[in-house]
Amino acid sequence: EVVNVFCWLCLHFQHAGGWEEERSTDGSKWRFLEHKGPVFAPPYEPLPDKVKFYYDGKLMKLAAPAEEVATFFAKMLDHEYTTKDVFRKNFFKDWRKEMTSEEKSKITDLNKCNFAGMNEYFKAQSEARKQMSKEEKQKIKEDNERILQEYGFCIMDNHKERIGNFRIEPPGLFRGRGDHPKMGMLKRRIRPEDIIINCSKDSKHPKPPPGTKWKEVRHDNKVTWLASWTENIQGSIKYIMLNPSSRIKGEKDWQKYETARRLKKCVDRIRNQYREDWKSKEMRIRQRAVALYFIDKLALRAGNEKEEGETADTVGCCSLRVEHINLYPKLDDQEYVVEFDFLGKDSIRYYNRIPVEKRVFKNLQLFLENKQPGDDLFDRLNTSILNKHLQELMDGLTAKVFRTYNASITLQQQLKELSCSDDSVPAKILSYNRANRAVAILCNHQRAPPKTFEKSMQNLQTKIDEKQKQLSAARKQLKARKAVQRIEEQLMKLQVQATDREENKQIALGTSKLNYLDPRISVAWCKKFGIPIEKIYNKTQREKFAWAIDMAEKDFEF
DNA sequence: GCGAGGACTTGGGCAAAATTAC
DNA sequence: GTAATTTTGCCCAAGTCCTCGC
Repeated sequence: EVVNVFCWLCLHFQHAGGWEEERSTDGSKWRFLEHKGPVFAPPYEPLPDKVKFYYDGKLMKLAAPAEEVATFFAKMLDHEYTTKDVFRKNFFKDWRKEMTSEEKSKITDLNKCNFAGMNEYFKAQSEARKQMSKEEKQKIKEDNERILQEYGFCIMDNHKERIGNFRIEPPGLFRGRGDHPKMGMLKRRIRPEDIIINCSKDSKHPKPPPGTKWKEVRHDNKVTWLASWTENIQGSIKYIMLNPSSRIKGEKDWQKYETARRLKKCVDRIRNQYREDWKSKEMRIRQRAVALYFIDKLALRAGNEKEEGETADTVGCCSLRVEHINLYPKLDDQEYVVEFDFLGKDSIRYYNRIPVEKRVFKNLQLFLENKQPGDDLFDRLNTSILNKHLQELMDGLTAKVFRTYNASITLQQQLKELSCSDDSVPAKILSYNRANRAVAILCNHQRAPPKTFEKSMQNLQTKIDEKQKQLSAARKQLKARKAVQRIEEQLMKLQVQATDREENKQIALGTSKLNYLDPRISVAWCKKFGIPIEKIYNKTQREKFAWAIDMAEKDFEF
């Protein structure tokens, strides 16, 4: 498949800069598309009779539909959210819809339901899976591989491409992130009748499972998806699309970074412009200019409006409310400090105190006048207005381009600043990770500290102590210079590892690495400092960034 | 110009797989 | 060989931004 991956690359690279001409002008994404359709969730298997469910202390046998939904809840018993009111209320309401009229009349109070037997059964099942023999595990692995080979690939324009998510999401209880009003609702089972298939007319169309029909088979080459369905929680559409290693995703990714590089060329002009606009007579222009300043300086997301009560209450820049900022004319030894405290995407908290220019500060004070905590900070602005303005400043410019641009330029600057050609390979990689970390902090990519973090740090420290003892012993015994040096290197490597891990406790590097950092910067850095690319990108990442690995030389400049 | 719907990117968590330790 | 630990890939939710119909 490596060969295939590079075919389209070569095709384009031979005509460097010829991208625009080669892409079709009518907006079509492909000419030929053939695939086998999605893999459905396995049908529900009723529980054996030995698994008991009690209502109000009395044994009860549930019919399959209600039993299935009960098992979703029973499996989650150890999770905190089964104790949350909203979760329980939503679950119970949807569960009752699946009951027979007899079940419905009996089961009227979730608190009287005893799912413990079911819960134990599933725990035992998962334990049994772990205890399976090698042969049994091997068999499962082979079955999965067969399914992958059959359904996990498609043909798009002469190339066999990996599909990203060829399995339909199984039914279950919706969780959502943060304080979600719909947590606990039943995510229903998707059937072939719910699925729209997209493929080319002249391809072999996928067959629905025996006795079923697709909702529709269409041939729309203006879109990239192979199949879609509408989910029942938010009513939104879900798609089956290609893997990041595919041509269609790779080209788009490349294009994204090229747009960010175009921003680099005119960012000074744009910055001067919004600084001028802080002085505008028009309120809407001042708001737009201050918001853009935050997006640029703090890498905030655009912040679209959200339907109230449908999702968790989170905000981005344009949707910030009065309650999300505090202004301090003086704080410690700094002047004009803005304190941000709000929940962003995925209900991740954004907290930052940042000194701003006097003019920005005065503007913010103005925006806050006569407003309540729940009012919009930028009441004359939304993402559509902002993006229209940005489009006028540069072709293809939107709010998110600033995030991409600032992330990538920060990586490049940090790498320049931190890398030292005399360093050992582990030390160089520490520098790389630190540069990556600076970006993750900028983008507020946080993670919960791993549950075993403390223990894992201790283990590492133990190893370091042992290595230190080993080193002094070797020195005392006047071991050969080479042997001592080897131990020194091992010790250094462990120490670097410990530093890296400690600094990374609450930082998630993955998202920026995968979505914000132009991979050509990393490829160039590897070439320049003699680091094998495998040390920076694992196999999947190398597949995703094949275009960049092929393209970038050591002198690449973002 | 706008609102709803549609398409596509971005996001953290977690289970499975891989690797290392014992 | 097995257990512990780390890494990887999957899952699917939650954003951004565009299109379409009026």
